[in-house]
Amino acid sequence: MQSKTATIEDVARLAGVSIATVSRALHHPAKVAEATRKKVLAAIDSTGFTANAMAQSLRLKSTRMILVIVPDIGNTFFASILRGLEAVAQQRGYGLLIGNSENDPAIEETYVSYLRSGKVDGLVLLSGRLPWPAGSIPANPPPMISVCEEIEMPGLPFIGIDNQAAARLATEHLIAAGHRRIAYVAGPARNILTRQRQDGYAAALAAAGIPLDPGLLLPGDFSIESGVRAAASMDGMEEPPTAFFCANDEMAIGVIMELTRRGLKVPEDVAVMGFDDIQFSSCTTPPLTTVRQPRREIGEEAMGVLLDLIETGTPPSLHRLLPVELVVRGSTGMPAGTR
Amino acid sequence: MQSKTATIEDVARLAGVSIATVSRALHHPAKVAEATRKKVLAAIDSTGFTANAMAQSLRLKSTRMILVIVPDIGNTFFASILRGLEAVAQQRGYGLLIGNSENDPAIEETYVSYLRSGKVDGLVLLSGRLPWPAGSIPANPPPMISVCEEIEMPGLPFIGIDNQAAARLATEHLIAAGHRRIAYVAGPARNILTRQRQDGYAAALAAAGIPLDPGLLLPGDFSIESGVRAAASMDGMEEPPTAFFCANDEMAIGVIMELTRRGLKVPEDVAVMGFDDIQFSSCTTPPLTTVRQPRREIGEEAMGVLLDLIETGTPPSLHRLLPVELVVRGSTGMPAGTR
DNA sequence: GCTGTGTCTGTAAATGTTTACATCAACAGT
DNA sequence: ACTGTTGATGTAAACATTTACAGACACAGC
Repeated sequence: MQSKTATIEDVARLAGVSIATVSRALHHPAKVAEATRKKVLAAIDSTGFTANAMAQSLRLKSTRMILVIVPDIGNTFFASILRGLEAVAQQRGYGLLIGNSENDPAIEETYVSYLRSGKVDGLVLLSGRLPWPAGSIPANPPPMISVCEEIEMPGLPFIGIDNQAAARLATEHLIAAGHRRIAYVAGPARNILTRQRQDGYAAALAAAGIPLDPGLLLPGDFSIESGVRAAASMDGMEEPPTAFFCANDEMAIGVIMELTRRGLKVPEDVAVMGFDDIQFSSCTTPPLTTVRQPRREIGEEAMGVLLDLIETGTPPSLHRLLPVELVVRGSTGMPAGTR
Repeated sequence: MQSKTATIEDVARLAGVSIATVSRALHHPAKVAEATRKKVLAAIDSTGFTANAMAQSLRLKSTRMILVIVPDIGNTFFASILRGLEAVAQQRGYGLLIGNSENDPAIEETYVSYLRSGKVDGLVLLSGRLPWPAGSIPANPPPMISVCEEIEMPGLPFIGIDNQAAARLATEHLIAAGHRRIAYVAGPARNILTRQRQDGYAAALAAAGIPLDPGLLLPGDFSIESGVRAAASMDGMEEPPTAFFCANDEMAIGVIMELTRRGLKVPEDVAVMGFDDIQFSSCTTPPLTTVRQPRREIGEEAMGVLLDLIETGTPPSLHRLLPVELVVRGSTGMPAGTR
């Protein structure tokens, strides 16, 4: 219609009322007479008015925007969580701002300015790190929540799974299938997930009376390539593992690739177990046995808690663990005959 | 320090100057005396002041935020594009708001309110659709750009690849390997990408004097499952294809899975070619031959053009095609013996 | 000494909302 | 007829910033 976007004043003029009445007609319909409300609505319609979000935010001190810091947007693991986060945010009238940090703490720190300048009302941390330079957490931290990777900070809510129990479940599945030489392919050393999962692995071994061989703790970094390297490290071993439990699916895929390349059969010769159940785990040959995290639910739950925290000031729960599920596919089975 | 965040007024008071001087000290340093600037900076430091972004946006009528509408955030194809978009945006002082639409036009339309209410300065369309109800494009459209999937609209800039030429390249590779019965696994019927790629496929066949057999045009929807179905449809054929050219990698992965399940060897019995070169294409057995799009560059280029458009009012270029690359891996080879 | 010039700073308007408070009319109860 | 109540609307302040404009001052040139 017009080239400049209409303001509330244009609507008021056209409807023959004050701007206060227009605002009320929109936000407190009960407070304005039916007839005037109709006039206002008609005027809004014919001007194509949409309230200026900046002016609203300034006045109301709320932007209805949430910032999500995600360490790697290319990782399909985060996609479902983002979907869950977004679904609830959208439903409750909030928008999602996704900040990709490429796992770089420096980039994460730049996102803090979004909070300080009031561009967002809250923060979802998928990165396992606070986006502040080491130790300098602000005196009055903004509403935030850590997801999947728990962050040690008093009062900071967390939603995720019980990684230790889940890893124990996975390892027990391998033990039940008869494996006793089970390698653990770890993630980055400082990562809390990989430590918790290793604890679960160790606990399962201990419960089964299998001594933990440190030589079977293989380094990794969650990448496919590191899975390839882990499998390749069988070379030097005098007593190689009959099964690999990998701290995530990508590494398990790398392990399968390398085992296959070496002519070993999965699962007949060597079994492989992943963690996360990303989309492609069902597409490997053989399809990957893994532990499924309820990612969408984690996202939904997390956003729910964060928005409650923002709107009411107190989080409904501080620490919530969602149940996992063992997904048995083709990559695990009986161990190779006695060797 | 204090529980309320500091405003420019606090800084001014502490520095003993007017708020105008504080603002100038930050934005036009040359206009304020060195000594006062130091005082202001010191006051900013001790108050921990950060300018309120909403007030700035309201005053300046610019939010330095860009909205990206992405049809499926779980699709790794978009991840690299997003990285490219974000890199340039960040570098030029803009933030990225990622709107996941799950391919739903209704959801896309909801994002329009972000533009109308002035929450963002521009729009990147990865969805191949305008986010307005059919036909009702606004009189003065906001700054936007379409990426990968070209949208028919006068004056709307586009960055992507030459899908027809790329598909022709891929098909020619199969023809050069000796194949003459080449199936095309299509994407959703209305999708422009799949039509353009089919045109390239047809052109390659025509150039080689191979008649196009409509029975070899197999339906699909870009999903892994539809690739599985396409491969399964060999059943009814009296003269099955010796090669599959798939309109994207996911479907190619599905085709490989199903062929393998049927005991057919790839590429000895049947060759498979994908399109896009997503991360997992190199992890299939055998690894997938495909066409690589320069996704990161596409993203960078697109954001550059959009920001130029926003800042200067005219796009530097309206239609730009970036070069593709044929990535030959293990899934293509000689056709099966004469049948 | 006056004028002009240049540098620095302050005043105040403008940005588009929401809402507390004031006003006003109508009307019921006495 | 006066008072009190209710309901609808307008007035104006507040939100935090940027910047056009004006004012003040110092200083050079005549």
